[in-house]
Amino acid sequence: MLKIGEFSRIGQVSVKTLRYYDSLGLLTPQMIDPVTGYRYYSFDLLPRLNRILALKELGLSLEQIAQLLNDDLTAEQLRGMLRLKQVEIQQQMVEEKDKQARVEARLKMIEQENKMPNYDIVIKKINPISAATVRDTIPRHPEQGHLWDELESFLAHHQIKPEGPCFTIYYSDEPNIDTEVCEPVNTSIPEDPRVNERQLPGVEMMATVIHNGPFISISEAYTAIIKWIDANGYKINGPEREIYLRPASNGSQTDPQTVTEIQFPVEKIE
Amino acid sequence: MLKIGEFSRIGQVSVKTLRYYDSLGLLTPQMIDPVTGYRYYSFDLLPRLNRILALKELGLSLEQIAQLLNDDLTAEQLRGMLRLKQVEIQQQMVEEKDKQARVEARLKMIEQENKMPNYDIVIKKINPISAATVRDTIPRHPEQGHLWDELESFLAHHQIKPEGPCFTIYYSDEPNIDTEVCEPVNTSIPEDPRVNERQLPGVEMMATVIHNGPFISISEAYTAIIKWIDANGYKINGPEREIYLRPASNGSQTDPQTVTEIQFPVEKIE
DNA sequence: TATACAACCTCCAGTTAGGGGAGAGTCAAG
DNA sequence: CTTGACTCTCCCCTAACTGGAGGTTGTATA
Repeated sequence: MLKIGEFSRIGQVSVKTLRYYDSLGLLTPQMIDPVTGYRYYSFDLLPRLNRILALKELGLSLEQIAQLLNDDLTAEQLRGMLRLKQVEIQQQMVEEKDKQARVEARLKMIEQENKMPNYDIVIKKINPISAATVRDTIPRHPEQGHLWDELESFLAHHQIKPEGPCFTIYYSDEPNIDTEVCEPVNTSIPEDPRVNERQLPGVEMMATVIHNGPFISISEAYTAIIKWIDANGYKINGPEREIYLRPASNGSQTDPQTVTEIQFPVEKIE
Repeated sequence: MLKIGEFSRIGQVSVKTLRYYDSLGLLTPQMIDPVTGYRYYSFDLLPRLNRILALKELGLSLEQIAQLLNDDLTAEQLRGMLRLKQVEIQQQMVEEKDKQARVEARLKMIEQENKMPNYDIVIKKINPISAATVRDTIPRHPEQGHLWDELESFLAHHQIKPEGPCFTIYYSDEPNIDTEVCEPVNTSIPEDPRVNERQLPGVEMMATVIHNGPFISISEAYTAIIKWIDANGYKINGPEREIYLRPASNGSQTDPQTVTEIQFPVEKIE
């Protein structure tokens, strides 16, 4: 019969750990002196301890190990548990790889500019949104004012208030930019030849960046996000959006208070 | 000025998270109403939030991020931090790979035997030990009794008590087994032509298994550990040890109470 | 046999990055 | 003026322990 200290030395675990395992019912001492409370372990418990340690090395939680050791499962259940664990490990490894790519990309950025980059790109999940929209082709990005005028006057006329920041979706590039200007709404709107009500699809992975400053300098943010998407092993797989979180006062291109979010739907390159 | 709920929707984080970041001083609201305690965020805080999220994606802790954002460090310190992080991620990836190998090996075992294997192998770090030893060549493993007799009578004669379980080290294989029998001691012992006092080296990675049962069946444990070492991508790189945790009563080969630990120093195959 | 000291006991607090919920106060629309 | 959504603080919970306080027990030495 071994005292907890001896057992811990042989088993190469801390005394604290043994007491903790006891409290979980994972490794109960052979006997506990009812008077002093001293725990006494037998050698027979060593294989059980080793099994616990070995299963822990597989990444199983103590709760899972307790199940496994106490309610002795069938070989089939055992296999299931381990296969599940395999999948988890796979996912972990993918995440680590992504993390590595992100760190490397940022290091490269810092080497180039010798400081923290100005823009931080974040991947988000975007939910579907109901919106009132006007879609048309325009020659250049700044020339979408008339689409907004159409949409706003329609909404004003029907006394509908937008439910969040407005935004633009660009389905194609210059010189014929297929453009859709959107105002989120949560009520249904009347039929109209120009104004559509539709459910904009959600996006699983949206790379986003915030541009905080006058609109004329927004190309810096575009450069940053596109470089990031490339450097981190993603590719664009859908139309981009521009969210006008705090629109410029009367459409000014130089209002320094403007806040815009740029969004690109992306997927991982394999 | 945005209330916490609006800011949380735009930034795609939970309200709880924002309050938590506030409590850490990581992201302080633009203004807090002194009467109601309501937090009000400005759009200017969005880039900071995104920076926090982006750095979190690199695997940095909130504490590190706070340092990084508050005591603006030099580009050099920044690089150092990220390089350190790279190393950490590398290690993580190695660990995940090992874990994967272990799970796979155990799955294979279970497929073969259709149940949990009988032996669990654990990798430990072994510290250097001072011991009194007798070393000689023997033809077969069981024929080490006379070495033990020499060692024990020497210790008994000088009234030295061993400080832990005794063990044997095997430096070579049959038919001429270079064998060293050891008793741990912590005092220095007299000179002797046959009995050496020496410091046995520590081992960084020791694969170990416990055999709980009569000595005659110990080969099962040997089979198990050697299979494991092979299946998990390790190789043996030193002399093996046999630790007699609970020796057989009067050296019996069939005493079922015997507990022995087998140890092989190993390294990872690259 | 007295005493020192190591080992043991229980209980409490802390670690990360928040999540869940209670109970109370506040805001905006109708 | 009311109602319902929103916000506040405060407390407890997570996993697998570690560290420490304060008190008891076991053993070895003087």
